[in-house]
Amino acid sequence: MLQAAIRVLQAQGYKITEPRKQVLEVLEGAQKPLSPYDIQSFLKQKGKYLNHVTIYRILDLFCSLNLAHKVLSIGGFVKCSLGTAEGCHRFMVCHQCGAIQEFADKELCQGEDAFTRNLGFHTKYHLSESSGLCADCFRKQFEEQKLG
Amino acid sequence: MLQAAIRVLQAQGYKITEPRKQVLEVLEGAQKPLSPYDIQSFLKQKGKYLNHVTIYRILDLFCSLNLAHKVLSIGGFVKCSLGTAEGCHRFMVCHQCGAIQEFADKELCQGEDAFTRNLGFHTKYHLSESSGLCADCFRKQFEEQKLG
DNA sequence: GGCTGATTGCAACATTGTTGCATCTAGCTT
DNA sequence: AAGCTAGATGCAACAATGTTGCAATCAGCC
Repeated sequence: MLQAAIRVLQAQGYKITEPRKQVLEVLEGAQKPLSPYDIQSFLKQKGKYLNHVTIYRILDLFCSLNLAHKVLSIGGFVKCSLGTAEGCHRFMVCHQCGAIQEFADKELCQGEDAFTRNLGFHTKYHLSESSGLCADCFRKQFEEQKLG
Repeated sequence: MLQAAIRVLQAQGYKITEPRKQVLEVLEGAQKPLSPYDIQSFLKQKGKYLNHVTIYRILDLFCSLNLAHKVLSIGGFVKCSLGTAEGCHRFMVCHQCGAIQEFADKELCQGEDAFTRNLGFHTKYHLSESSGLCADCFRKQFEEQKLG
């Protein structure tokens, strides 16, 4: 996975630097979207230091290469898990634990395209964030209700 | 329209104050999403002053009552045009002129629900932002291409 | 090992959002 | 119509987030 991202960087002529590898690694290991400052404090705990400006620039780069996405409802970044779906970012966000999962579905895109086209709009990028409960949190809540 | 919003406020026991009426009016007249500070400078031009804290609080209230929505990809607020669609906010954003239009479609919601349910996720809120070109900007671009 | 352009760090700043508390006012009561 | 009071606003101070220009550094080339 990390290797794949590194290959993308190389292919586009970007240098493989320590800061870039570190940010990649952090995103890789994260279960939730991380803001630039989240990433900074995460690294600080491991005794590493990156200037926040650097992190912003690295994330900008990653997003432009589709190696990461910004989750708007949270303001954090996640590693892109679906290199395929260009111009279409769909996430499920658990509002309990913050867990996030990316998904893609052509039919949804087509549905949105069709609907907006009827209104004279020419859609280029899709963004959708479905928030609710992930499987784990739903089960927990369900069991609590049974008890209560 | 403005009257409708005022009635919602009254019905919930909130006071009808000058600042709240002013923010409502600004949102009403806007073609694009406005950030809290946008609203402040807009009012300043008309010789009126509101503290930015006040604007933040008013917008929070409006959002909680579904009188306004925050458009995440832009960070601005729009007046809610579809009082109906609770838990479902869909926008088309023109990345040329910034124009915005809200829409709703049950089928899209159902599609998203079905898809995420298959992944064990229980969706409660839908958010989608389709960005592209509005009818006007598309036409302009098309004509420019013909000339160039 | 040295060169060079890309990358990072730094400092300073701009913007955006938050909190606690004093003051004021909308809408009720009398 | 005047007074009362909870709710709303303003203010000040601060916290968090994001940006810019420039000097120092380093990855990947020779």
